[in-house]
Amino acid sequence: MACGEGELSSLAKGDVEHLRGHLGDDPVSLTSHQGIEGIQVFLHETDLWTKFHAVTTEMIITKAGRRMFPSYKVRVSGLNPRAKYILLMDIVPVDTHRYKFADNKWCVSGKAEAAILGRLYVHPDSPGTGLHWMRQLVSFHKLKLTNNHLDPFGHIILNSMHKYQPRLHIIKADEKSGFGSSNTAFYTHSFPETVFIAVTSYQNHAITQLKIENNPFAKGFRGNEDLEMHRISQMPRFPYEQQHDGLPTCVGPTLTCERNQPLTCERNQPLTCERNQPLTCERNQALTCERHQPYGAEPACLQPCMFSSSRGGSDETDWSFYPECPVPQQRFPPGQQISGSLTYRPDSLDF
DNA sequence: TCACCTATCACATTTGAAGGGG
DNA sequence: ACCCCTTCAAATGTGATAGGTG
Repeated sequence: MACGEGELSSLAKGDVEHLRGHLGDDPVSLTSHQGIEGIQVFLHETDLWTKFHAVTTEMIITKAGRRMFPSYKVRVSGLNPRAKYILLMDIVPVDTHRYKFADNKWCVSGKAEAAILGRLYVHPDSPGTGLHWMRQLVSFHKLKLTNNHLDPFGHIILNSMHKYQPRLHIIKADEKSGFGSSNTAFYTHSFPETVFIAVTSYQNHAITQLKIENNPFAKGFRGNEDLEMHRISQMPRFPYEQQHDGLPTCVGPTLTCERNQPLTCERNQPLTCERNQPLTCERNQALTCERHQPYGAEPACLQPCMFSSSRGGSDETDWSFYPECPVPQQRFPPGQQISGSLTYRPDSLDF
């Protein structure tokens, strides 16, 4: 058992272990308490959490430890201003399933790996007076998540592709109440919108976009229209047939590509997309077309993308789309079946 | 052997804290 | 004490690639 970065010198290891056993692992109950009444806890940036929750929040876990985003911040009221409290967090499994991301949604893929003994992250200001906790936002932004089962830094250890519920605990740091004993006064609260799935790389592109849009550190990945137009204008254009014998140039044009969305086309049905409408493909989603299948689109491409037949690109069945393509419609080579995944060209634009 | 899925790493970019100078 | 500037560690998602599994 270990604490997080905020481990306290005044908080003995044995005390924390007592607490660990005391807090239990029930992620379902929103609130439970013992010996503490009237506390209220409000999640900061609820709107942001709700946005993530709507598309199933993912949190990156790395060997070195990764912070949560959105970060876990709360506002607390109802504490005794003079009494001292310890605020801490833990993260417990929501269920006993392992998950996978398929068909643009999360689904159960098997049984969960054995749960790791939960670690606690004690807020660095602990123990603090009720007044201290109530007069400002309590932020757990320094909490880090890791998948390293031998992590020596005290980060919270999670399993990838498993679902978790963060929990906040408020513990009265009062010697008289027998801190760390079964009499310890505590209050526990879980916010359902903070449930997340731990991943080593993002699965759902919607989550990636939300992280980029809202996390200041990911600002470098935000799209910039002026920059995009400049880059498009600077992009080399080479006719498709010059690289692929007998094949017409390209199609088109207004394709904006986004991952993780299904892309299908029926026999003899043109695949079209409207101006500025994203044409989306799921990773490894098969795209099959019958012989002489027309593949049409409106002019004026905003995002170049590449269709590749295998991971990491292919030189055989790449179908690339460039802006200002002169040919309005693409016909696949006779008898050829195209399947694979849509990926970004290395020089494509971030969006 | 192969396809698929997941993990890891280096990279470019950005933030923000720390420290020095005026 | 204050402000401004510079430096640098930390944080971020990307994309290529490695590794595991069936």
